Amino acid sequence: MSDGLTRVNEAVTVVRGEEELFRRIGHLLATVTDLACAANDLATWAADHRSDELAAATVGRAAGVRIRKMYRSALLLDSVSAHELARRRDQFGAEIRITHEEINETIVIDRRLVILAGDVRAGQRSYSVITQPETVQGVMSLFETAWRSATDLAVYDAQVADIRRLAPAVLDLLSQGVKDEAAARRLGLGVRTYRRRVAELMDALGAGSRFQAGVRARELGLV
Amino acid sequence: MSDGLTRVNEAVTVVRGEEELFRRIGHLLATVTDLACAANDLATWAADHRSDELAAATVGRAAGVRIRKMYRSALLLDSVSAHELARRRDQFGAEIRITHEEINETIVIDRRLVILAGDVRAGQRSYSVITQPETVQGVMSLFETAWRSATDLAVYDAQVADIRRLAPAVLDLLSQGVKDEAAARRLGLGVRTYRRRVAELMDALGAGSRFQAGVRARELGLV
DNA sequence: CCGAGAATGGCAACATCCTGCCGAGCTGGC
DNA sequence: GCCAGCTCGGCAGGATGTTGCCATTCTCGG
Repeated sequence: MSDGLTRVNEAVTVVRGEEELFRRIGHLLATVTDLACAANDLATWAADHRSDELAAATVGRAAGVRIRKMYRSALLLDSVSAHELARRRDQFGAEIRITHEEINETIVIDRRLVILAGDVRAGQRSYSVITQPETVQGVMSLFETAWRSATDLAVYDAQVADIRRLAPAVLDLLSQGVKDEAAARRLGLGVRTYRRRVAELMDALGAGSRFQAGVRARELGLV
Repeated sequence: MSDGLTRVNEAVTVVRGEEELFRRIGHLLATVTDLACAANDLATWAADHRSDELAAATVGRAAGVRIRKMYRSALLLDSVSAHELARRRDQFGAEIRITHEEINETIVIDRRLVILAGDVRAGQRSYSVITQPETVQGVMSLFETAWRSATDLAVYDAQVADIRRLAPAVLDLLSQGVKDEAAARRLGLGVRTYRRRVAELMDALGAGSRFQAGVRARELGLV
């Protein structure tokens, strides 16, 4: 260190396939107290699924176990997936948040070990397992940033997903600042109907004014 | 790899102090074509400053050099820093975005090399230099997520920073869905004056409706 | 103290938005 | 066909928001 430099050997291990990954780090899941996880779909961390039994065991363990999972909003368009998410939340006490951005599959275990999913080659996905403290801290920080900008599942619930499916055009026009008259004309609707849509939207957003609705809509990534 | 495992040696190098870091990776800055950088203040990447001459050289190089820098919004409250940011943008053609979240100091060079800032010990900050491809890709993805949720400096300009300093109360009340009458009363203002504030705010946000203003305010992290 | 300029707030006219009411039209079951 | 249940959309009237106008008040330099 006298040259201001430290070489770190074997700080990164690349693992091929979930089977192997699970063999390597599966035992850690039994004692984890802080699990941060990001995924684009429910299938990615199959190892995580298999560890449901382990996770279930955590329910009986002392409180203070924190499980955070972050998924893409697209996942909620599938009602089966949405239901599964809610199940995990209720059963394991996991905090689940929804983000609108694509996000690299990532797991951070107890702020000490990072797993980053890589490309799929020869049918097997590769995983980088990182233990080097500074690197883990850095990745954790980036995860925290994404986490803070994501929305809690309880807020971003099926109702909101519905809104997005039903009224994207209304949201667009509102966010463009278009007046009701013009917006209705552009949608081929009566002004009354358009305003009904807006009222439904505001109701669903729990907003008492259009300004507030705008804030919430943006919060939820609807616009 | 027959055991599904690859050990990667010296994939992470920990460097102590900016001097040393700059000696190690400084030469890369001369030929970089894709620089992604996140920082909480202007002082963190002093090496980056010293490389201004190098960066200036990139101006003369073939186009296609992409420089992205991401800073915290708090930085803009200081007008000197805000001016410096604008200078960098104009001089180097850097894309500059503002985020409201704290963010770990990070540099990604040409999507091949990652530097994560660590803790300061004995007066020197430590840096993790990572070259392992899967890890770099993972960090890059997290950076991209944060980048997408950040706001361009051109939008988040001094005017908006002013608004935040001048009208936080108005923003609060608006975002709570409070009616003008009640809001004015609560602020001890006349309704006319309160509405003047709202109008100024909407004007500064370039919004044509309160809904749009709500969206923009949220976008800019003002509420 | 004086005066210029900015900030305030009441008033009014107007624009926009919100919503109850009701009739028109559409759809599916019988 | 006929009815029930639904959405659609015009209308009206009230609620809320927007803006110009102007008198009053405040602020600050002279």
